[in-house]
Amino acid sequence: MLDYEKAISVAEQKCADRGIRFTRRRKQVLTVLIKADAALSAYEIAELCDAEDDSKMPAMSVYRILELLQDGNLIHRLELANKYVSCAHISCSHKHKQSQFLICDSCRHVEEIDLSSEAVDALQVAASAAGFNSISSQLEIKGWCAQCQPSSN
Amino acid sequence: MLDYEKAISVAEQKCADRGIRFTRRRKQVLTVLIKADAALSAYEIAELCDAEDDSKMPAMSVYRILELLQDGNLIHRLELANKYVSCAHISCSHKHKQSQFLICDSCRHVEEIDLSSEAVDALQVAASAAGFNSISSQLEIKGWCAQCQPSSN
DNA sequence: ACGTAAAAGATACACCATATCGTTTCAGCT
DNA sequence: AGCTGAAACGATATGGTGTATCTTTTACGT
Repeated sequence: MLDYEKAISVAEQKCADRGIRFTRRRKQVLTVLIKADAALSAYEIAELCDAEDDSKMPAMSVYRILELLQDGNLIHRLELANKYVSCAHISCSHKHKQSQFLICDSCRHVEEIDLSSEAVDALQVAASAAGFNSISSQLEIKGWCAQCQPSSN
Repeated sequence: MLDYEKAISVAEQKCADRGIRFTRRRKQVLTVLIKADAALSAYEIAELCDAEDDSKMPAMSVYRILELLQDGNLIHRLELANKYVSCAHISCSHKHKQSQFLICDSCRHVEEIDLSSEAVDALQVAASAAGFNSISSQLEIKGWCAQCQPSSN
């Protein structure tokens, strides 16, 4: 898990830079995502927020906040899993233009990885050959983590 | 688009081999998917079936039939798009253990491609390094086709 | 204190998908 | 030809994910 205090202060700074507030609700959502150290659905996030205190986090608010946090590159949305994860690089200086994820099809564990530029290039070459000028900067690959054996695909 | 007549006869044969029927409903769904030459949602398929004749194709039946066709390797389910496409290799002898797709994020056009084994290996190596023993035999990559320019990602 | 804009709340709804159970159809048998 | 059981289909309900829209609250500068 990444450094929580550092991540929150980075988030505060990023919001300040954007001229928006880092409100209690926004902090709640980001906190839940960081502390979970796993991919969560919007509704799971809402439930975990509710568990923190006795207020009621509406699912709508979660979606709005997730979008805002994503725009600030603080979190990522995994389209293959319909889940959200905190960015692995919030609290380090690492600037990644690309995001690549491995998603365990069994236990849903997620690893944010850095593909070699050779691998990315190979994908881009294949895409170009098939008439695709460019590929997304986010790549999601399903697989099976060390703890989980593949059953079928 | 692939050879429709050939594809249907292959489908008939495959169903016969599995000891199941190639019914009117099943033929309708496969026909729609082949003729559309594009990725369709289950509900879009139902609508297009309705447009063919004046019967009412229930969404439930579409899902059941899609699952059956997928088990027969006649179609693919695109998890990134929540859509379905006919397999590009129904009517040829090509046996592909793996499936790779490019999905245009703008117009939703889909290309089924064959990645070089080097590219696949590079992905597997990266996965292994991150603690993933194996990756899925189906890879889906979003991008932008020749007709569509990337706006954002 | 007050006005304004951002943020949050509330409700409704669209879309994708599955569960369950009742009904129809059809191949194979007598 | 009629019977029968399994396969196929139909119908309804429900769950998960996400968006649209409108109202209310909150925070901040003046």
